[in-house]
Amino acid sequence: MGRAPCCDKANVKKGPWSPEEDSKLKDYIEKYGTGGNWIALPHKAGLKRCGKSCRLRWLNYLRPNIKHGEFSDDEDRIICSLFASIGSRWSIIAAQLPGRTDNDIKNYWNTKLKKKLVGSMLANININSNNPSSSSSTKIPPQLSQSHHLHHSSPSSSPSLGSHHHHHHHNITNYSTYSPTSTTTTTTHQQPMFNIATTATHQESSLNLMCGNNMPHSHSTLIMFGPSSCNSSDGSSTSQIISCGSKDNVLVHDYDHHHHQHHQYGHHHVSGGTCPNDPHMMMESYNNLYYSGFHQDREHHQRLSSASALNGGDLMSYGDHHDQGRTPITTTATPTSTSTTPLDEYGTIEEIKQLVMSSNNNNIINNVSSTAAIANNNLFFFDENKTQQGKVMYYY
DNA sequence: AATATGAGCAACCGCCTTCGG
DNA sequence: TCCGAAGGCGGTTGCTCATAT
Repeated sequence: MGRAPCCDKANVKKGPWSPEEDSKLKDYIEKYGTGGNWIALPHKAGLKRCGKSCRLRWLNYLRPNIKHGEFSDDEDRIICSLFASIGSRWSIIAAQLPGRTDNDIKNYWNTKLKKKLVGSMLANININSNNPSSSSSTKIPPQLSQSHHLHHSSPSSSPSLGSHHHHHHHNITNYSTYSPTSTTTTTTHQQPMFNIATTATHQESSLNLMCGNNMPHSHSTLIMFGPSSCNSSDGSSTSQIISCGSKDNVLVHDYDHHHHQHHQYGHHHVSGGTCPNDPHMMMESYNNLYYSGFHQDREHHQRLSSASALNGGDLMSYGDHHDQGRTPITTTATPTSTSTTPLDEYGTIEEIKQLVMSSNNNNIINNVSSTAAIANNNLFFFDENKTQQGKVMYYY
């Protein structure tokens, strides 16, 4: 036996709202308010609509001061930064953008912003691959050039790379046609310190993509594939990082938890010393350390951070830190970075974190399976518990 | 010109949380 | 404390218009 419907489905109108309906609803609410009861409202207002439908219509379109139209660059940045911090909590994100609704932001993200970022990212990959100072072996790894990898993801996976829209069939290479100058972030006033595209996390047949370029100490690109989180103690998942870029930042890494081995993928810059159990060895090889590892403890991360700091490098850490309920790990491994946490300039990042932490549902930061990433003192959290989706974002 | 495909977005669905009796 | 109703939210669907073939 299913849940009782919230209204008499047979006698309610569905589909687009007519101007007459809009005006009835608007007039009624302006006169009497909602009365705190949306279910009863349509009847009182003379509408043959479900209460939920009325609520949505009012909140998204009819209430005063709703802003429609183009999103500004500032709004883009806020959305991206918040998405990086808290994931797809559209209502919380919308609360930071006066006049914008969660639905609006969600649609904007899914249809435009996500692609814009990926396009920017891949354009940068192309630039790097055409840059003689970069590795000649830089290339789009096979995972990226095969669209079916995208579609094998779970249909419920939202922030994956291609649109998951049911009848869309994007190939990731489509995005490489974006011009970097058509994006909002990369060139003009401040060098982006770290670009990371969104990443989807699934336990199986997943695609993760992270991309960093224009690192502070070099010009490299980092791409990461594979299940980003091994949250099973049997370690059946593996992680992969495939990096393309200059020597200093290249790391190709695939950790096989079954055999406790690190497999390296065809990039000639990668030679020994990539085992995360030996961070000093890594840092001897790589000025900037990008690290993916699982089942690592806090001490391990601190050692990594120290090693990175000693070498003047940057630490990017990604993985299940396996340290339940602890405070986030921070790093000081960014002596040359002057960037701030993206939202600092708005003075809201701490507020957002507080907001998220204080909510009873899905405490991201202290969640047992939370995953953190650190880049130049920017700390990213991924809420894997709720949707099986990791969220990694860049924004400068 | 006709058809197929893509893009954008309003609206719906259903799950989860909150609230009040 | 329990339970059901209502609200809130994120994910998904389906319609419309634009663009490509």
